[in-house]
Amino acid sequence: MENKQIIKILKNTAKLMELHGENDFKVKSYQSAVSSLERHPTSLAIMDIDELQNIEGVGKSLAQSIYQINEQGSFELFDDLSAKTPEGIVEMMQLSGFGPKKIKLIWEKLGIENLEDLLIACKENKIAALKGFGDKTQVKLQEAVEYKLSWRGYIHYREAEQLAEKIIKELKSLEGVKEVSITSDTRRKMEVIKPLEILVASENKAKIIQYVAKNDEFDLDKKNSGPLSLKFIYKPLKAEIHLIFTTKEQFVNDLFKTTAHPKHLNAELEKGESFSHILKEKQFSSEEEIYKASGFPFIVPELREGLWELNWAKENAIPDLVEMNDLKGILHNHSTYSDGKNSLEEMAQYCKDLGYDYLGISDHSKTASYANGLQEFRVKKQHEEIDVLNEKLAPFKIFKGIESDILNDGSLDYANDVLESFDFVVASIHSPLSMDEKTATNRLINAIANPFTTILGHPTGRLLLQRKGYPINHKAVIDACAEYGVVIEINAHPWRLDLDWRYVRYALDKGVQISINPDAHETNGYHDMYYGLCVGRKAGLTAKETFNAKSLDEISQYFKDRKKSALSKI
DNA sequence: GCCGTTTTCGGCCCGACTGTTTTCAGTCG
Repeated sequence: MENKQIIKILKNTAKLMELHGENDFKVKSYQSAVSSLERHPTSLAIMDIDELQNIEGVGKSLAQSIYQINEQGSFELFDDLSAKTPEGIVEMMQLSGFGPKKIKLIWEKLGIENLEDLLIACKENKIAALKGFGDKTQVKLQEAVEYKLSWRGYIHYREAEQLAEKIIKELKSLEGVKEVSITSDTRRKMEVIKPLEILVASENKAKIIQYVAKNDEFDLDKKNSGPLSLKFIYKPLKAEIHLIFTTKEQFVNDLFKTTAHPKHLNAELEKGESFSHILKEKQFSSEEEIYKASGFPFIVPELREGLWELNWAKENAIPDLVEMNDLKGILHNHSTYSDGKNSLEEMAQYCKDLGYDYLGISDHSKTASYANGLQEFRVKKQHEEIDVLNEKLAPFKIFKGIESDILNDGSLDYANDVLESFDFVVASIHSPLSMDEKTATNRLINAIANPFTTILGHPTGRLLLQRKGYPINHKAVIDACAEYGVVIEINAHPWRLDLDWRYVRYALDKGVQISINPDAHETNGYHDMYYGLCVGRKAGLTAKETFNAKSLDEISQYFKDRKKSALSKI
C-alpha cells in the first residue's frame, strides 16, 4: 500500500475521533503522526513494527495500526468509527471551512445527516441559530454545500486518466473487442471529469456486460444502460463511467463525434457545413482524414473546444504546442528545508536524473510557520548548501528561489536585502484565503509590482472539487503581470491547475510568459508537470511562451537581468 | 496516543484569522 493511502486512513480516523468526541490529545497524537508521516520519504509498507515506532510521533499503538492498514487495508478503530458514522456526515466533514466540531453540533442538535438536508436547514435559517454559529457562518456553509453538490460525482483528470487506462487495458483483453479509446472530456484533457467516457467497438457486448457486472469495484446502473451504452459507478472514487458502444467501421467517426465539444463539432466551416455534416457523408479511417475532408489542418483533441482553434485553423496558424521534451528545468519545488519530503540533494539529483538541466528550489518563506518556512538565517544556510551542490552536480544547476508569502497588504515577507539574495521569487498567497475580489486583486497586484517578484504562484488558491479559491479580477491581475514583466505559473498539481487554462489564453495574448510548475513536495511530484502541460496546451501554449522551456543559459541570464532591474528600482 | 523522563505519569499545543463571543473555539495552511 502506498504511504498516501495509509496516511489518508489515519487522517480520516483522527477526524472521526474528533467527531465522536474522543480526547483532544489523543486526536492530536494522530494528527501529529500524520504530519510526520507525510514528510516520511520512504515506503511505510516495507517497514516492520519496530522500524515504524522509530518515526517521530509514532508509538507502539500507531505502529501496529499502520502495519495492519498495510496488511489488511484498514484497522479496527477506523472500521468501528466508520460503522457508526453515516456516509452523509463524512461528506459534510469535507466541506471547506467546516471541521468535525461544527459538523458534530449540526448532527447532534438538528439531526442532519446529509448535504441535501443541510442545504434546506441553511435556507430555513436553522443553522445561524445554533450556538457558536451565526449569519456569516450560515452563508459560508450554504456556499460550501452548494459548491460540493455542484461537483458531486466529478473526479480530477489524473484519476480519470489512470482509471481509464486500467479499464481500457481490461476491455482490450475481452473477446470480441476491436477498438477502445477514451473520449469526450477526458480525451480533451479537461481538469475535472464527469462522466468518464470510453468508446468501445465490440462484436460481443455480452462479454463487456459480464465484465462490468462481475467486477466488485463497479456498480452497474441497469436502469440507464441500454444498447448504445453501459453506465456504471466505480465505487472507490464514486466516479460515473459510460462505455459507449460502436462498431469497428463507425469507430473513427464516433470517436470524433464524442471527443469534440459541440461548439467544435457544429461550428460553421468554409462552405457553410460543419464537421457533423462531413461525418454523415462517409466512414473515415482516421481523424486526419476528417480534417482533410473539411479543408482544415489537423487539430489535436485537447484543442477541440470550439473556442479559438477554428480561427487558427482557418488561417492555417495552429500554434506549435509545447511538449514534455521542450521543458528544460523545473521551478517551484520544496525540500526538507520547509515541508518537502526529500532533501535538497535528493530533489536535485532526481531532477538531473530525469534529464532536466536545472532545478528551482523555492521553499516556504518565514510566515508559513506551519510549513517550517525559512527564517533569514536558514535561507543563508540553504544557499551555502546549494553552492556546494552546484559544484558537485555541474553543469546541472540549482537556482536559489523562495515561495514568498504574499502578506495581507501585498508585500513580500522578507526585507529587500534578503529578497536580493535569491535568483528568483515565486510570490503566492497562502492565508488568509477568504477575501472579496477587490481585496484579493489589489493584494496580488501589489505583490506583482514588487520588483523582486519573478513568478506569480497559484493565482487563485483553488483546489479543484474542494475549494473555489479567492475571487480575483483575472484580467486586471494578468494585465499587471504584463506591465511588470512577471511570469505566471500554471501550478501543475492536478488539484490546482491554476492559472486556469481559459485565462492562460488571455495571458498569452498579453505577452505574459507561462511557467509550468509542479509545486513538488517530493521527487515524485515532478511527474505532475505533465498535467500542467496538458492544460497549457489547451490554451495553445508554445515552447517559446513557456518560461521553463528556456535553456539553462537563457534562464540564468533572465534571472540576472531581472535582479539588476529590481536593484535599480528600489 | 506519544514523549521523556524525576521510569509511571503529566504535559502535550504553530499562529493567524474569523466569527462568534465578551475571552475563545474552530479551522486552515
